[in-house]
Amino acid sequence: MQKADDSGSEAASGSAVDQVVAAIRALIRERGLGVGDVLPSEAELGAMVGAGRNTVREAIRILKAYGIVESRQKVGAVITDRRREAVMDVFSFAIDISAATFRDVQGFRRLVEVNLAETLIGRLPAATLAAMAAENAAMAAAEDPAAAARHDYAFHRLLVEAAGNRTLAEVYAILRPVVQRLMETGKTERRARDGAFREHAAILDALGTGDRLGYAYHMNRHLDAGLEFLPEAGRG
Amino acid sequence: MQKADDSGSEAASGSAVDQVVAAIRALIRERGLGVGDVLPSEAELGAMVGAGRNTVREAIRILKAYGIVESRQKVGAVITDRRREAVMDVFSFAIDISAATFRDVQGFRRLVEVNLAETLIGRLPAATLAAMAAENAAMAAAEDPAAAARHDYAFHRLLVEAAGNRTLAEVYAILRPVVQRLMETGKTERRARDGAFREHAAILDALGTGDRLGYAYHMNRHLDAGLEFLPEAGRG
DNA sequence: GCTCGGTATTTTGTCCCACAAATGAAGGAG
DNA sequence: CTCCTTCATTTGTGGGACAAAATACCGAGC
Repeated sequence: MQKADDSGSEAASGSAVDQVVAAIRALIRERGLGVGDVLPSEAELGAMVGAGRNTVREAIRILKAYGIVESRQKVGAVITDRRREAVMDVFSFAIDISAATFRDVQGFRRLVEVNLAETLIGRLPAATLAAMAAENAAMAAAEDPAAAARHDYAFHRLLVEAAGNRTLAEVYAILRPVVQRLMETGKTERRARDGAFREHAAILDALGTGDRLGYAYHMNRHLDAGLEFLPEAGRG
Repeated sequence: MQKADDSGSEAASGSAVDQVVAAIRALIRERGLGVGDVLPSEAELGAMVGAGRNTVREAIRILKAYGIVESRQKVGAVITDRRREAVMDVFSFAIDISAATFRDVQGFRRLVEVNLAETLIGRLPAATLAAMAAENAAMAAAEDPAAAARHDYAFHRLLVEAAGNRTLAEVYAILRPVVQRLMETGKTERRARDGAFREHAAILDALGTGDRLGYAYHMNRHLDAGLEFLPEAGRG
C-alpha cells in the first residue's frame, strides 16, 4: 500500500514524511507562496504526493515546529515566519548546550565583532553610544545573572546592528539563545561581571575616540573572558 | 509552545500535542535524561499522558524537528543534541531574493571574508590553496554561468571553511542560494568572469605570500565587482 | 435593502486499528 | 563458543471515524 514511488517530483532522502516536507518546500517555491498564503489541505497534499493524512500531518508538524506555518481549523496551514521564536523554543529545552557549541559561537563572534571597528568607527551615532553605555550600566546594576545577560546581549546587539547589515543582525538574532546563555554563566560571579563592565566601557571608549587597535584588543579580551567559565573539555 | 521549562508543573494549556511535548520535557527534566538515553515507547508515553499514539508521534516529531531526539526502530526515541543543525535547517528554508537582499548578503560577506586574513594567513594548508586554485581554474573553464557560479561558490566556501569555525560555515551554507545566484548573474559576461578569475588568483597569491593588505584589497574589489550587475535601486 | 442569527460545510485535531519495516534479543545448530 | 535463524518489540505509514472550530451561506425579521 505504501511506496507509491512517485517519480517526477522531489526525490527526497529517506522517509515518506521527509518527502512530503520536500514536496511542500517545492510547492512554496514554485508557486511563490509567501506569508499569509495557505497551503492545500492535508487531504489534498496527501493526494498530491501519494501519502496518507497522518504522514502529511507529521510533515506539517515539522514546518510548524520550524515556525514556517501555522494551522487554523477550517482555514488550513497558513504560511508565517516565526522562525526566530522557534529557535528560542528550541534552546529553551533543559538540555545543556555543549561547551563545543559555546566555543564555536564565540569564535564566530570574534571573527565578526573584532573586525567591526573599520565599519563602525566614525560612523557610530552618539545616540547609539549612549544606548550602549546605558545597557552596560544596567548590566552592572542588574539583580540576577539572567537580567545581566540580557543587558549584555543588548549591548552587543546594538553594536552589531550599528553596522547596518540586516543579514548580520539576523544571524545574531539566531545565535541569541546560545550567546545569552553563555553570558549568563559568565555573570554569576561578581568579579566576572565587573570585568565585563570594564571591558564594555573600554570598548565604548575606543569607539568614541577612534582607537581601532584598542577596540580590537579589548573586544578580543572580552570575548575570551566569556569562555572562562566553560569546562575545559572539547577544545574547538 | 509555552515556556513551561522551569515551572514545577506542566500546565500545558494548548493542544493535546503540546501537552505531550510538555510532558516529555518534564520527563527529561525530572529523570535527568541526557544525550544517549531513550524515551519510553510511543505507546507507553500515550498511556502515561492519556493520549493516542498519533498525538504522541506528532509531539515526538516536534522534538525531532528541534534536533532533540532521533528515533530508531526497535530502539525508540533517543535523546541527541543536533539543535544547531536544526536551527540552520530552519533558516535554509525560504529566503526572499531581491536586489536589496543581494546587496545585504554581499555586505555581510565583506564584513566576514575581508577580515579572514588574520585567521587564515600562515595557517592555510597547501592542499586547501591548491583546491581553491583548482576551483578557480574550473570556474574559468566552465561552460555555462551556472557551472561557473558553482565553482566560484566552492572557492569561497573553501576559504571560509578553512577558518575552522562551524557556525560560520553553516551560515554560509544558509546563504548559499543567494550568493550563488548572485555569482551566476556576474558570470554571464566573459569579461566579468575573467575579472573574477584574476581576482581569485590575486587573493590566492596574497594568501600564499602572507600579504594581508593585498588580500583585503583584492577581496574588497572582488566583492564589489560581484554587485556590478545589479540594478541600481536600493542603495546600501 | 440590510442586519442578525442559525445552519452547513470544510478543515484541522485526536484517536483507533492494521500492517510493513527494521532491528536488537533470544535461542538453536554446528 | 560462534554463527545463523527466528522472534518480539518498536517505529513508519496508511486508512477510517468522529469531534471541534471556524468560515460561508442562507433565511427570517426589521
